[in-house]
Amino acid sequence: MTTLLNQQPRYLQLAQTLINEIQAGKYGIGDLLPTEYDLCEQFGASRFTVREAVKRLVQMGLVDRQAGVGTRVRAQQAVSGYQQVMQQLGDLQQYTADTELDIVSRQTIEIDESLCGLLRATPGETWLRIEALRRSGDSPYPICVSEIYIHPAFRTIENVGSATHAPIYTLIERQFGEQITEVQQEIRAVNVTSAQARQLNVKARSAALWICRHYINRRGEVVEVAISTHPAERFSYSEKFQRDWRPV
Amino acid sequence: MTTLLNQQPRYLQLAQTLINEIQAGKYGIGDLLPTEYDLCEQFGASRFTVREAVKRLVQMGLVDRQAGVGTRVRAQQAVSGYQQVMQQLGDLQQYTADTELDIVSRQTIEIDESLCGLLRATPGETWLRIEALRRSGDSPYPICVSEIYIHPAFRTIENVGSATHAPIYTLIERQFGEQITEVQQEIRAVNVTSAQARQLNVKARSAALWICRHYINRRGEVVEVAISTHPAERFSYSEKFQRDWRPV
DNA sequence: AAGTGGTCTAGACCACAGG
DNA sequence: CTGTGGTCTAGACCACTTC
Repeated sequence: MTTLLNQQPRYLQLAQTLINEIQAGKYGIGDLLPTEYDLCEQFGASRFTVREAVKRLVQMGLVDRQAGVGTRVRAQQAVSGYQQVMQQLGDLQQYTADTELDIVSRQTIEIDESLCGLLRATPGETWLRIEALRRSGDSPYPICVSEIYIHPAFRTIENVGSATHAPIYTLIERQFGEQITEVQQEIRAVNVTSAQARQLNVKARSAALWICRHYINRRGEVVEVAISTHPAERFSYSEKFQRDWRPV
Repeated sequence: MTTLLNQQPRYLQLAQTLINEIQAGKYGIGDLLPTEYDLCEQFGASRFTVREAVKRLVQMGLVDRQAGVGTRVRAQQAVSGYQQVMQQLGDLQQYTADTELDIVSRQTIEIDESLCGLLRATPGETWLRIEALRRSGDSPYPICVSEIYIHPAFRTIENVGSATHAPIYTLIERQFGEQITEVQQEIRAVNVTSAQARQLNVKARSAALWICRHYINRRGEVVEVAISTHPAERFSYSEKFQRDWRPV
């Protein structure tokens, strides 16, 4: 009893069958799945194979098991989908090591109503604003223009754009002992402004990738906001997601 | 050979032994661990027990394994505390539930050289190509135009664009028992083509967000490629990353 | 061709939960 | 007590990598 048809291992086929049946409602939430012995008979497989299959369902959070009781359905859909494979937060800057940050301007500004939405701040706070161009050794043209806002508590930050190539949020962590626990990122397509077009050496109103990152501490406060505008042909953003149940 | 002493299952004891030896430097990073057969002899255990033990090391990220090669040490310490997770809510299709897919065309096409790079296929393969517009109930204009390529093995896929609102890769998983284990995503800014401009009801050459996703199975093969082009003002892509504080 | 890990079988004994 | 899942053995064949 073997087959060329499906190249997937047997236990994954069984797992998929059970997943489908759970999603189809054949077993409702709280119900017991058939016992391992039953499944062995149903599928004509050994207990090892059946257990490997059910392990997948456990890892997906669809069922839980208890010795002496059985396998109980806990959810119809996998609780979590995909996980970003990132070793370091710094992978968000996909080029940090190879590039330099040219500071164009650095000044403190008082927040007005047009900015308080973006920074989630209240008007009147005095933040640090840094404008910069990111360059790579290879090309004469900047990769992007960046607009960085830093919370008043950290506006004395030093060594921004130094030779260290370190992302700014790591400087804040190191110089002030603040810990970034969350990063929110939004990506849009935009047309560059004429000022940006001059800085970047592209045509006015050409397409660009706009990336805005909010760096947030453990109390939920915005510590830094960085907006980067990348000319379309000079940058693309790549990421990789993997199913977060273990591949064994 | 039994014992009252250690109440832990045998495979956990073996795992702990191996962890200790790796941390003690008995096996350096990059080194191969003894083969399963060797470990069976060393510990006087069956292959099942040894494999259960090594699985723990894999899950901790201490080693990885490759058939035909062996088990290689990758780290001395479990990777924990500095890993970032993607919220499952920020799932890849950030809108699937609220929107519908209008199929514009569906046809099989033979891969030529211009496509084999994108699809990581060889010329001559016959893939399914679907062109579609994604619409929301709210707006008269489409959110994006999509170009979807599906591997020959799954080109008989059914119910694409049906009322289910299910992402296409989940249809492949359900209808063929194939499991997607990895998604690679690339985001660019582009100018829409004139054909796209007509479909989307925007001005020709206006800026758009270009998102290309490769859906990959466990053998590393490309199962589906989806390219979506979103007019700048109709869509932005958001993600959230958090530090992972999970004990090991 | 030899050796690796990946899959799978057909048994076995155990601790535990339930009637 | 019976039946459950948890652990474990001793085999086997396979796909793959390496020589």
